[in-house]
Amino acid sequence: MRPHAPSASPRPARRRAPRPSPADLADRLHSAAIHLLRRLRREDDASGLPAPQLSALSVIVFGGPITLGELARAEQVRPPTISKLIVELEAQGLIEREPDPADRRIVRVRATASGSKVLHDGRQRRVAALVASLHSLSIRDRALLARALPVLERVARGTQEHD
Amino acid sequence: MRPHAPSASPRPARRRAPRPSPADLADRLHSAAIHLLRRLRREDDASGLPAPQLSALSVIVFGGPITLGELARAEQVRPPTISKLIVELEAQGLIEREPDPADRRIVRVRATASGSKVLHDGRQRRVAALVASLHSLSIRDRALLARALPVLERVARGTQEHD
DNA sequence: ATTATTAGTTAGCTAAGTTAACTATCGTGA
DNA sequence: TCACGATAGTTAACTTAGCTAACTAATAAT
Repeated sequence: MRPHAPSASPRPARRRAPRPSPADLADRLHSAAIHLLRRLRREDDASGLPAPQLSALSVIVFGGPITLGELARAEQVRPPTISKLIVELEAQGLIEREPDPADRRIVRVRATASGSKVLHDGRQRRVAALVASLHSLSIRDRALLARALPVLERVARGTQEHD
Repeated sequence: MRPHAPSASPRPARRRAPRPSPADLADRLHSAAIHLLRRLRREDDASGLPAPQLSALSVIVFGGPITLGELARAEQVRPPTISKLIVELEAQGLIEREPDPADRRIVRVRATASGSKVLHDGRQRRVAALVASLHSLSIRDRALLARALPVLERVARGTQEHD
C-alpha cells in the first residue's frame, strides 16, 4: 500500500506501525477524542463559550436561520438539549428567535451580530492551544493530519452521510 | 507526497483540498471531536459506562495500581473529578481502593476482575458503532486514518508530553 | 370537527467538570 | 519535639450537557 514515495522526500525511516485492527483504531480514536476535548475545554474558561454552544452557534452562524429541529439533527442531539442551548445563547444575546409567520409551531434562530463576533473570537481562543500543538508538529505530520481530517470528519458524523 | 492516488473507490478523482491553515485544521479537529463523542455517547446507553468512566477505568486496568493524583494527571482533570469518578466506579465494584501502608494520605486504585471484564465488554460495545463506520471506509481511507492516528493522539494529549 | 402528527418546551434525572475550602498526613527545621 | 508548610484526597456548591417522559400548541388529515 502506498507503493511509492517519489524520491525527493527523505522520509526519516519512520517505522511503520503494524496496521491496527478496526477495533483498535476505533478504540484509540475514541480515547483521543476524549482527551482532545478535555484539553480544549480547559483552555476556554478564559473567555469563550463551552464547546457545545460554540458548535451550535457555528451551525447557526453559517447555516443561516434554521429551525430548532434542524439544529437538533445537525448537532445530533435531542430536541430538549437544543432548547436549553438556545435559551442560553439567547440569554447572552448571541442569537434571536424568529417565529415562522406561516407555521407558528416553528421557531427559527439566527445569529446576532454579537453572536457572529463571539463565535469567531471565542472559537479562535478555544483553538489557540490546539493551534500551538499543531505548530509543534512536523510539517509532515501536520500534512498527514490534514489529509486524514476529511476522513475523520466523515467518521465523526456517522459515515453514511457525507458532510 | 502522494502525487495522485488513483483512487480505487467510486469517489471521483479526489482532488487535493488546499492545505488548510493550522487554525482551520484545529477548528475542524475540534468540531470533529465533538461530533464523534456525541455520536458514541448515544450508542452506549445500551450497556457500557459513560466515556470518562471508561477512560479512567482503562487507565486503571492497564496502568496497574495507581494513585488518584496520578490518575487525575493522566486524565487531565482536577482531583475532585477523579474522586467522584472513583466513587462511582467503586460503587459498581469495578475497582478497589488500596491504601498505601507507608503513607496514609495516598490511595491507590486497582481494577477488580469484574472491572477488567466490564472494561473490555463495555468498551467493545461502545466502539462497535465506530468500528462499523470504519468498516464502511475505503481501505485507503482507513489506512490514512491509521497513519494519522499517532499524530492525533499526540495532539490530543498536548504534544509536549508524550504519552 | 375530531383526531393524529409535528415542533418545541418543561420537569426531573444523571454525569462530568469546575473552584474553594476542608481534613489528614507527612516532612522538616528551629 | 513540635509547629508549620506541603501534599493527597474529599466535601460542598455550582455549571453545563445530555437524556426520557410528559406536556402545550399548532397544523394536517380524515
